[in-house]
Amino acid sequence: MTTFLRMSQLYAPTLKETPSDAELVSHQLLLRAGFMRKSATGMYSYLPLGYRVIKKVENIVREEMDAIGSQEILMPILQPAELWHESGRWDDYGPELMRMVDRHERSMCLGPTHEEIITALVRNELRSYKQLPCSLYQIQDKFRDEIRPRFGLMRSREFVMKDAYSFHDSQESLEQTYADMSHAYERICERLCLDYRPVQADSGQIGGSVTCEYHALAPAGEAELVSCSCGYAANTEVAESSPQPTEFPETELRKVETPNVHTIAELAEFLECPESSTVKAMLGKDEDGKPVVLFVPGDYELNELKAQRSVPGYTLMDDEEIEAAGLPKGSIGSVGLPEGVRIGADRSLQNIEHWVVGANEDGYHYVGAKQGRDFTVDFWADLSTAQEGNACPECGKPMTLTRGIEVAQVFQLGTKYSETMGAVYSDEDGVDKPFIMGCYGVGISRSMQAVAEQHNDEYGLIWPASIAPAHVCVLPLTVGDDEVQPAAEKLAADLAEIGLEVVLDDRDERPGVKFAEADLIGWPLQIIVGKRGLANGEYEMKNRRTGEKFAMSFADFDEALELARQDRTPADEWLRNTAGVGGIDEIESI
RNA sequence: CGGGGCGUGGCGCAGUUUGGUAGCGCGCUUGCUUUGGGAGCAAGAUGUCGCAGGUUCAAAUCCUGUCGCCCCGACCA
Repeated sequence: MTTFLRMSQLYAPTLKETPSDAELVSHQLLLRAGFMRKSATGMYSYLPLGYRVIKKVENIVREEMDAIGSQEILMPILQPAELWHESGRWDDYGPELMRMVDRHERSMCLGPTHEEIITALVRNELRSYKQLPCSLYQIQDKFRDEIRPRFGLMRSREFVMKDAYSFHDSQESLEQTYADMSHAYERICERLCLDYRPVQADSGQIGGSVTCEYHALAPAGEAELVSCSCGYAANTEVAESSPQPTEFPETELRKVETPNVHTIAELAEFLECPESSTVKAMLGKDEDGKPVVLFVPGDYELNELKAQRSVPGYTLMDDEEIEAAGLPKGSIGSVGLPEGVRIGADRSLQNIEHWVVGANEDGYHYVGAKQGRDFTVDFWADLSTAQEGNACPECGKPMTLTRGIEVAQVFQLGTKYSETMGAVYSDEDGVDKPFIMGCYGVGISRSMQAVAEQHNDEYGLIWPASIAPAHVCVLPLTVGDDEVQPAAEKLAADLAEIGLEVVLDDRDERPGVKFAEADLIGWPLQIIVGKRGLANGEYEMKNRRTGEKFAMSFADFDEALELARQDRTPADEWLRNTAGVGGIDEIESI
């Protein structure tokens, strides 16, 4: 029997006041509206409303995975260290891996991702090229011991994730599945009504070469992106930068006394030149601990990921190490560096002949330092972090800087795990070959908050119908009234019968409380049943997103119900046709 | 890991400087009134002041330790 929820029974403790420890609107609203509660740092309990949304997001992801032939499985969260030793990640993954020891002193970890487990799972039983390609996925909790969990579900230590893995006997086959997954992810983002971008990115700890992140655009996002109107978008971790350093007007090497000048801003002010005329030096060390100084234009930042690509194992030195190397922090430059210090520089610096740099002596800088005459650069590379206005590498137009919430990522892994873990299949000639693999993740819980971050207003959350905790909330304004209450109960039952998810606010609360909470929770459609409307023979509908209200006569309403019964119209279509409450279309029309 | 801050009824906070009977708002319970945008009046319940030591006639308040939580930083070169 179809039925509906009753607010009087629903465990949805709402807060009038904004929780002081939540920063993001989405975090504040999910707490205030009673969708979730924090159980400990980076760990959340989903309450009925939040869990309903989570399950809806999961189901959208399931449908899209199933549609491209990926099969759902469920692997253990708890994983033995041996498998991680096999892949080498027990040592490589670092402190983010939640490790533990069982009563037999065996090392274990809580899975942050499942490449090891799944590779071990298939390696003995996926044996022939005839069984390929094969794609498997699961939805479950993941664990990552984040340095600093924050922003609610955005960066938590335990979170819900969908992770899929595919196995192939050729790069072409991998590329096919990778493309299928990418399209599936686009559909998922669209069904979640996210304003999103596929973004070029770094593959991080997962490994592999080709990868793409899906970001929900939001100023509160932790990732910085550059994007272009032509569709190109990249994480600034990897985005090609195009600084335009400017010449300082002096061509002869001259040592300038610069008392108390340590930052680029101070230097530019002291010399009365733009920051782009100065050159910033960053002292680091390579994998052998040997010093390397990298130079970028003064108005740009060194990009550590790019630095690591040019100098394997590159890490910046801390203050003590810089001191130990005998160089003055804040006055490091390219002229007169000690023997054995390698020099790398951002390519853009080839465009200026004379540099303004530190003199490697506290309180002094050089102007007019000429490459070749006064110093030699060992290698040139793209080392700086892209900024607003940099040229798009695809079309050359200036790009804009935006921020994004990474909700998903796809990777072409290649044979990284299959080789180290000995996962092979037999090809047509009976020769054993390692699987070519791909992996694909969607942050389910993070996506819920990303939607909340993009869809809210001063009154509260505004859920798209596709993942709302319920489609409709029926608000009888006077509970106990012998006309209003039965009318509302019947209305709720009728709507539930045609397949809508309905909530009846049957609490004996004042109208103001009901309105405020309905808005806060963000049901897509509210139907208000009050004496005033009943006397006129109509219900009052309110679209949460547009705020639009309109009256619907009993006759029209019954007709719409009857049509829905006959046509078996899906709930979302009914919502759109009858109440004008839509998903993507509506959002795009705003 | 470094810096800053916070732990007081279910929630949000004051009280701590200067030690002296633990308070306010919201919520909760009961009653009456009210009923189209977070009601009014009245009565009521709820605290080992994070925990453990110490100083003191006396500790939420001072001291030491400890646990938990939040924010910022971890790119001055």
